[in-house]
Amino acid sequence: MAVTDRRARRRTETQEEILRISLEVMAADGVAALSMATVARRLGIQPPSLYKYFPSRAAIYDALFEHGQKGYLDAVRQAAEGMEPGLAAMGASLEAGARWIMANQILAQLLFWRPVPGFTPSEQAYAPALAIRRHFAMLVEGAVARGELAPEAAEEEGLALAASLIAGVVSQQLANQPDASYEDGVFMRLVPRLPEVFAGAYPPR
Amino acid sequence: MAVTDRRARRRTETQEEILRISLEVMAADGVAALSMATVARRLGIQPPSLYKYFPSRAAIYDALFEHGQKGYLDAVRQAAEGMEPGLAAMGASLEAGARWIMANQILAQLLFWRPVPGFTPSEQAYAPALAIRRHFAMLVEGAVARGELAPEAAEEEGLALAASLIAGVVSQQLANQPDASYEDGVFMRLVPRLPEVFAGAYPPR
DNA sequence: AGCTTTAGCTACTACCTATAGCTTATGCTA
DNA sequence: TAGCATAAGCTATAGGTAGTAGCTAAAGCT
Repeated sequence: MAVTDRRARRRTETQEEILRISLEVMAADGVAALSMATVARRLGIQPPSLYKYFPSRAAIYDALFEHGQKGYLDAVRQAAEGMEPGLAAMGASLEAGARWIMANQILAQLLFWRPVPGFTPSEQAYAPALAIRRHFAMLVEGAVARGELAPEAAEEEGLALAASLIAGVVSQQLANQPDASYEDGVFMRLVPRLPEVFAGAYPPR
Repeated sequence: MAVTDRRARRRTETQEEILRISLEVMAADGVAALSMATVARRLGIQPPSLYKYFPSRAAIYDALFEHGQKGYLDAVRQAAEGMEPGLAAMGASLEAGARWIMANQILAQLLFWRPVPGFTPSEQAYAPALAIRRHFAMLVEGAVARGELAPEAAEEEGLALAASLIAGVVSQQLANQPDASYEDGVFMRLVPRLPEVFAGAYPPR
């Protein structure tokens, strides 16, 4: 309603720039070491002025968390687009997700670990995580329907195993060889094998 | 040499108490939120006096890291003691390790993730991690020798998969349901299945 | 009893997050 | 075009952090 259309747009731009700078600072100093003062200096303003855009340090983490969840969700969805739900689509999603993680390690740490004391994501920021869960559940159900997996694979334990498989290689990669790319990460090489490992745990009858 | 035997003993006791209090503080406020001032207050001394016992905050993390690695190593070794190296011994070690992790979650976060910006374990503190790796490699080799696994399981990729399997369930458990015990952790229920999942990935010919 | 070493202290530096309250600039609206 | 609401910046300040410097007092070996 044109209350202050131009101003609102500039404000949004500034907020986005703050998030971009925050990622740089976290990449340099560690995820939990994000400093409002450093971000403000890089932006060219005084530290207290940053609070005009984000009410607290946790609010920046929350915005980044949501941003990350959406990016990861997009990556895994896009990879399975147009494919029949099944093991092949699951493999494509897993690989795309792993590639996204290696390209967005800082965000991935925020999503997969809990590195920041005192920060827990808001419900809104966490929402895409549920969609990610549903996405993989759908793919596993497809694989069951195609006879590629036993029906138990789509139950709670099976989905927990699927989530653990990818979380495992990602955790090992980020903790032990964080600077590698997807191509040369020792643990990333396991990603293409995960669908068959999962199928080995729930072979169809 | 009795240079100052009694004093040395008291000093060691104080250092141990500092580590104990540090674990309490980390449990309450988060692994990365360890505060020298808080530890000092709980010990009943002024913050600068803490530096007589540990030269820095990172030194406390390092001592805890080494302590944790040794505890975990002990747990997995003891579980396999007296058993023939093989899948069964691997299962026993994995379960004992998982139980230790759920009983020592703060230390586990320090070992399995990298939650503290600016802290990387010293070589000495990291040494038991190599022994843990060798322990599991030995068990996998035993399983290969007994014909329970294909020879490839004992190569780099196989060992990376084994490490990822346990890291995965642990990461998921600690991130999503940290307050559960070993018995009622949703992801911990997967631990007894891990040896067969691993065997499914490297079936003997 | 004397002397060395340790364990504590206070004072301080240089950071940090966050709040309060003021001033200036922006840009919509009458 | 003039006025005015609001946004965006500022400084000052409170209360916290890690770590250093330098002093004093206690402990305990010889």
